[in-house]
Amino acid sequence: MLNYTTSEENYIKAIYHLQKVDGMVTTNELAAELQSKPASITDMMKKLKAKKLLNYQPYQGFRLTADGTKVALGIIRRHRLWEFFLAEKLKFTWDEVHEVAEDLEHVSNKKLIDKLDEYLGFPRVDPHGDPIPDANGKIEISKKICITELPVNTISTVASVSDHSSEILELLEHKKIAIGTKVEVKKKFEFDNSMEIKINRQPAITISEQLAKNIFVNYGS
Amino acid sequence: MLNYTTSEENYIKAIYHLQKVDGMVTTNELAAELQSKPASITDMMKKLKAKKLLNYQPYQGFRLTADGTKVALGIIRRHRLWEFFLAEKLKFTWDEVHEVAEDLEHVSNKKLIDKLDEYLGFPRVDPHGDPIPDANGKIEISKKICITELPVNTISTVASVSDHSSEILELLEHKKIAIGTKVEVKKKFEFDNSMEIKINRQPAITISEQLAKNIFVNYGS
DNA sequence: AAATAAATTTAGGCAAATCTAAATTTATTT
DNA sequence: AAATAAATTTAGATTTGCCTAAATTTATTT
Repeated sequence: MLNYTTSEENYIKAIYHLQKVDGMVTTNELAAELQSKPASITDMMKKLKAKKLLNYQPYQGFRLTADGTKVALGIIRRHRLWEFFLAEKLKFTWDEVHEVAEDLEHVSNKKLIDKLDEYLGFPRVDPHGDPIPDANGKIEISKKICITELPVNTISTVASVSDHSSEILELLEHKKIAIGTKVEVKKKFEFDNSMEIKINRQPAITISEQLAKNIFVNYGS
Repeated sequence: MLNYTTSEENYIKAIYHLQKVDGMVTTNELAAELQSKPASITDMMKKLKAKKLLNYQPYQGFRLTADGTKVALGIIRRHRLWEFFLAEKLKFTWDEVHEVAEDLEHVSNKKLIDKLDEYLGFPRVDPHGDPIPDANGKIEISKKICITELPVNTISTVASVSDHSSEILELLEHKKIAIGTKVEVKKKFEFDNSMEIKINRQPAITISEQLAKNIFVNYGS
């Protein structure tokens, strides 16, 4: 595997994340994501196309090739392993790990990362609940689990709600819980199986067992 | 503390190491150390002088200011803590850690490094026996110990020889042992207190108790 | 003390990564 | 289907870090 500059890696990673939403990524989208200017994007797109990491025709948007996706998954693997290390071993809180991992992810020594993976016990998800690609770039497809199964202090997003009655929707609306909303379980009470959860990083609220049983979240998004 | 580029950090670090030998560092010395050209050195020296990290008068060589030394010790702290981490936690061998640490040392997040230090139990020397500066940049002065006290598999350098007779000099010359030579103890034999040591990473040789007792090495150089 | 050699600096150039402003292409309106 | 707006690309600069080649300064010889 060749080496890429920090700048190239940041572009590749951003394209990978944007691709998941639309199929095609546009110049302006990417400029907004990277907080840079459209002209800079065009420059780099030419370079990445020349390196065969990108399919790109002027004015038509772009997406990663198979090679480009492999590179992206390598960067994401490094990022998420470091996030896990920071949270698990150095006791960083979940909201502090991303920024530090943004720097560490660019140290691309395969042996380092594979040994780190082993040392951490081959974790499957990072502290935000996102899946960690393995040494071959294989990434687990997002699994849905009931929020009652979500480990305490893991961030996830609401994937679906099994009951579709107007009664549950009213309640969800009132509690500001929607598909895609970020949730974090803070406490589970054995007495009545109620739980305290945070919605979009707001102060914790309580939900009943009946409600919790109907909420499914991504475990590995 | 301000941030410096990877390139600036590599210059600062190299000057710090060269300074220990002479007092003043020259352009050619530094170019050789960094495998670059004298003209590049001059360019960077102007930049580091403007940042007040360096005392530099054209044609007169240079040395770090107090500020520059502080920066250097920060880099060396990061480098050696990562080396310790790689050897201790990820089970890298001593000869593999340097290269990887060369990259990791440039991630300069204070909280990361201080938490890493704590996680590792505040180690005082790296796997080569070099001292690790603390969070305030304080570095232990090199202690001399007899090679008989040096732990097995720790790299050190010869600091002095207590006997100055022509007989011992002949023997040292023959075994290629000199001041500054790198040594590593591989085995100690209780029967006659002889030991097997490696000199400059060459195949192990045997030295007698009488010789060993006269060789002093840096422990934390 | 001149002459020569060695070390160092200056001058000018190049590639990467960014930017602004102008030109071009594509999309949207009337 | 023109006209206008939006998105994108091109052209030309700038900064950083590096280089080569020429000029300059310092050190060493004869």
